[in-house]
Amino acid sequence: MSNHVPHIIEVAIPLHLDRTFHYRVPREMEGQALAGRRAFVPFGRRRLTGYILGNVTEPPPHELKEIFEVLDPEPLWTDSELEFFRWVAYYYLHPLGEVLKTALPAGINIQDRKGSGQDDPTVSGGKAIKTEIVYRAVAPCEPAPHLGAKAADILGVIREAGDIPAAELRRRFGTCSPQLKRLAELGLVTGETREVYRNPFGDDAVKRDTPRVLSPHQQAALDALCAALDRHAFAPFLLHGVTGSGKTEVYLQAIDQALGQDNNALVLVPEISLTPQLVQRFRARFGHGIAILHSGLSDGERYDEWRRIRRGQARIVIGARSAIFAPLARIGIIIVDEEHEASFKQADGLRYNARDLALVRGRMERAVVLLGSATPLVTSRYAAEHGKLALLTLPERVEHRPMPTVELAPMKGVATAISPLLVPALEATLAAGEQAIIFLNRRGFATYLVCAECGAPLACPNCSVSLTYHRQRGQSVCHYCDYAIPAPGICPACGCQELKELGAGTERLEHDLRELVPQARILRMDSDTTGGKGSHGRLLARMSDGSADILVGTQMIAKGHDFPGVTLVGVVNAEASLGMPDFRAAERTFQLLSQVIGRAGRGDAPGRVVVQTLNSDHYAIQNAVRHDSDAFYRQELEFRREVGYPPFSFLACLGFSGTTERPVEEHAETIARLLTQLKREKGLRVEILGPAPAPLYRLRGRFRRQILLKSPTRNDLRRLIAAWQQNRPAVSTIREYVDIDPVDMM
DNA sequence: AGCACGCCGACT
DNA sequence: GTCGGCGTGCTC
Repeated sequence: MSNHVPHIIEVAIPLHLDRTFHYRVPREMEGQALAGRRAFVPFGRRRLTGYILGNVTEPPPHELKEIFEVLDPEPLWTDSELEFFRWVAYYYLHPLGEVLKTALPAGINIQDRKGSGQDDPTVSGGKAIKTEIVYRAVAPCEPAPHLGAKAADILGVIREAGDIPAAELRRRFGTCSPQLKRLAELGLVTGETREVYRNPFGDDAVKRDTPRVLSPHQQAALDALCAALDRHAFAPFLLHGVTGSGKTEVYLQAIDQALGQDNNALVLVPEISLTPQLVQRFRARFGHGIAILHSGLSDGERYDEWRRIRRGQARIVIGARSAIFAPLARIGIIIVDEEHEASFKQADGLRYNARDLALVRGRMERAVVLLGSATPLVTSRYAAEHGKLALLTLPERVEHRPMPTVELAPMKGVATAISPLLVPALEATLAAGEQAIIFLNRRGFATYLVCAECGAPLACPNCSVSLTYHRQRGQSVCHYCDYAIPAPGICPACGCQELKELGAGTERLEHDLRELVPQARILRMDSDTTGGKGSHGRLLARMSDGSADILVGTQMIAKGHDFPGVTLVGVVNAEASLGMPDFRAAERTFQLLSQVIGRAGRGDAPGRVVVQTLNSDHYAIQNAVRHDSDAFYRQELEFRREVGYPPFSFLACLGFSGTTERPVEEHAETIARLLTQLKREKGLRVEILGPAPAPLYRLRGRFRRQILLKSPTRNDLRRLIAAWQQNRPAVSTIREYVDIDPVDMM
């Protein structure tokens, strides 16, 4: 017997450990324990699912454990996908195992076995893959002996259909398993089990549409994209098109070109469950072969879509940020719609930005990357000016529809939530049989309740915020941790029974509007009224079919919907987002206002917008009102230059939290000193700001501090953080996180 | 992240 | 004398 060389594999573990681990492979699993599959492994005293990265030729100098089982028959990722995942792990300073776990669909882990409770690793979940039985006729069409009438009918149907699922036969014939059993025994039909994909579309058919004639600007943009597609090299573009300028049509025709080259297309949208109209347009143009990935899918549905993509059965993938990890091969074009949207940034765990990763994956895949927006990021426009992105512009609305007229309604000294300027405008709109949207990015009835006696606001005991009063629910609610108490409540400070309501939310607006315009049919849409699955669509449908006159809502009504009947838009408290703890507060305010303003007059009637604000002089509001994104860009860029924020620097935010305040504070101070020391030793150009209490200095019962790092180069920033992580003192009572390129620092 | 081990206070 | 608090250290 020759010396048997033990088979050793490298495994990434989905834990906050930046190392990988090695295992021996039992002989009987040698053929299966290959790169790209998951393995069930012993880990400490636990058993968990790891990801096999590959073989190891040099055996490590310590004892190795054996894996229990290989969980997948086929690889879950390709070499080029792994290269992308490694890049993500490196850039965001996050363990590869965690990146893989984030990148793979949650449904795949239904058969995970974790913890020490389950000792039998051979028990398979079997829940993730759905199957059906399909019947098929096998014998030639000759007269069959001794069949009952029902069996004969069933046979006829099967022969006619070729193959047919059992569920379909059951729908047409009722109970039919005795007949099917007999037909199978006679050798006339066979039943086989086949995997089915749950269909998140439902079965509704879609009207086909055809490419539309492009405006000269659209055509020029498309020509540039097609030329880049022909080159089959990485080519990043910024498509800056005003609201209603027909960006989607450009996307569709560029995708068509990519498909014609036998390549596939990846489309990222901010939150697809909020943009059914966009998905419908894709389906109408391309029919089947579209996979959808978004947060509204169940784990099983998500896994099914993922498998369809992996097997090459979808040529277009449309999805929210996690779709950047879709297992799509031969990507010809990646489109990021509404590229300025903050929701492309994941706010916890692996804090990746799908908009940025689109450029990274596009470079690796030699694809065209198209970032589209009516209000591009300041950093994107800057990149375009400096030749990093090729700029395409659509400066006009389609069919030469004019931009809406916008008036400012200053609210200084105005006591009501709705400006007296807005009421006659609403009445005129209703009288003309048209519709209105009232936008306020704040839900609830009153922002907070204040004690009439001692002036203390009603605050959350777990978070450093005031409670929002919800009148319909009869509760005061914390919007950060869902703490709720019955309202109105008494003052916790002095016991006084009288609490004053301050600051209006959408619920209050709806209430006031019912009094101000009693003839109107009013609809409110915010996360309080769109709880159930499908309620979102039902509310929108009532607006589309004209059975509502006024839609009141938060930012969820600002995006992605075309309401041709809407001619009036009211914006309440336009300056609200200026006060956010975010260096992009002005940019976000400008973007949000521009989006809302763009909702008016997308049909034939011209639009009118009334913007209520206490801060009508601010450049974000002024320029949004004037539809002047160039002026906004110049002023905002000047501001960023003065304070040294992106694009003039790169940022990272280090966060620390714990249940008692003092240790968190001390820990953050220690880390800041350590960082300062490391920075000197290595001569890195990084500015270390803080530690400071986080804007939400208490959240869900945890005290929070943060350190902001600023640097002229990405590399110095990540070298400093990596150096810290290498000599990181282990303190398990305090949680730490690293946020590279933070977009908000709450 | 778990889940150990380990070394100090209040209990039968 | 032990039960158990949570500090800190390891997991192929």
